[in-house]
Amino acid sequence: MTGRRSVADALDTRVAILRRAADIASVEGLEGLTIGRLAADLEMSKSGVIGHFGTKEQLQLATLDHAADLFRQRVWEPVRHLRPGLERLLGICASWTRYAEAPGFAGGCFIAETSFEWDGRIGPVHDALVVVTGRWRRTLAAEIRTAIAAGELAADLDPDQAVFGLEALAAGINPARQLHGETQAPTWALRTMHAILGVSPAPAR
Amino acid sequence: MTGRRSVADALDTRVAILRRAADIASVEGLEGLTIGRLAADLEMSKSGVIGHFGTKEQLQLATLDHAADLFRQRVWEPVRHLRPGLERLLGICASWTRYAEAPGFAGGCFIAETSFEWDGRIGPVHDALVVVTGRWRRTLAAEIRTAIAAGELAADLDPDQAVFGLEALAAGINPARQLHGETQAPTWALRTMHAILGVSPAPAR
DNA sequence: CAGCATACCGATCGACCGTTCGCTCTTGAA
DNA sequence: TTCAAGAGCGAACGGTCGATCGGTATGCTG
Repeated sequence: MTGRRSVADALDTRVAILRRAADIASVEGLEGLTIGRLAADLEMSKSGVIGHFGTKEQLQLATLDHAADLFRQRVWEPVRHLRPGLERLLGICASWTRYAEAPGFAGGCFIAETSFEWDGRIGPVHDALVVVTGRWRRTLAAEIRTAIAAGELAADLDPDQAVFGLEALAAGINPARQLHGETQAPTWALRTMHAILGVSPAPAR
Repeated sequence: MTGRRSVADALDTRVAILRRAADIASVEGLEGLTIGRLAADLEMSKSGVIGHFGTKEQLQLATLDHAADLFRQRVWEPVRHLRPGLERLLGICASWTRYAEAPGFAGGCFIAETSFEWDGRIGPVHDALVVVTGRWRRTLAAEIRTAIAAGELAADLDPDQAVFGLEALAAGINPARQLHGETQAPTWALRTMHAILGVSPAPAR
């Protein structure tokens, strides 16, 4: 029997906890996430779990950061090398809707779920969520402005309005899929994203 | 001191409970809603509150129904008398975004919040949510099909895709307002709704 | 006036919550 | 070889959860 783990394994344990935490929280919510439930799923004791974070609130914050990293890896990293402007923007839309179709969490995109769960509350988790989603919004807006400056998008396109639309469509995939079984939702979202940006429904590149 | 209430007042009490429950749940979530917290807010005992419903789950279901009624009153009732088709559809978009701007709940639109909270779970509340939102989706789709049949909308417009887009945009107003303070979100949503439907950004009627 | 239905209260239950504590065991450096 | 650091366990804590109970006040009906 293994029994104890080495110090080097501790990092793996921490990641394993966060992965499972994000998985549970995508279904039960970040507040509905329970240390006891988490420990039982991981076949650990409650104190062994919370010992890595100290407090449930810090566990929540770490889980949010972990999920944000996964989002970045799945959505941003694949298109990072593309040319800034329309090309990379369309790449984002594609990888984003592809991610929303299979986010790797049991209950759909963690970020979207948490945004709706915590938008009306106050405290550190709310604030951290503002930082995470705000950074993504600025990335999108910058990409749109670059495309406009390059003449790839209409000059009268409002970047902030477009960002709002893209984010709403991506998030809307979650309830469409899990509430109504709309398997076409990612496709619909991608098409509507293109419509918002004013590009042809079947982009050449 | 009043002390006890009459039987006739009991209905008012029930409505008062549901109103406050929806208000709390729009912030804390329908699962985060607590009988003790609800009773304290209403200056009642826990048993006095739950006595009207029997079970927390039935309280949740009743709260959902109550919120659905409010949604219908605020969004559907004002445009009910309009001519079926594009005219009423545009009326829905207007009243819908207006409702999302000031939904009357502390934490934003109850239906949208609950949709994201319960889309990954199973059980009676999930099922009831499917019924409520499914009914609204069918109403929207029917209106769109009427408009298409009347030649008021493009024949190649996909009604289901359009419904998905409208719902996503309306729901997206919540986190945009409460997370990022985007007071223009309702306006952006309405404009994008018009774009999805392919009508002019500033509708005449 | 008698009798019943019921709205509501206060107390209480077992279960579970997050958190803390002392302890064992392993590892790696001195 | 010794020993500090830390991962993880098991037990316990005070608190709160949803639920249940008997009791009381009230209004309606006969």
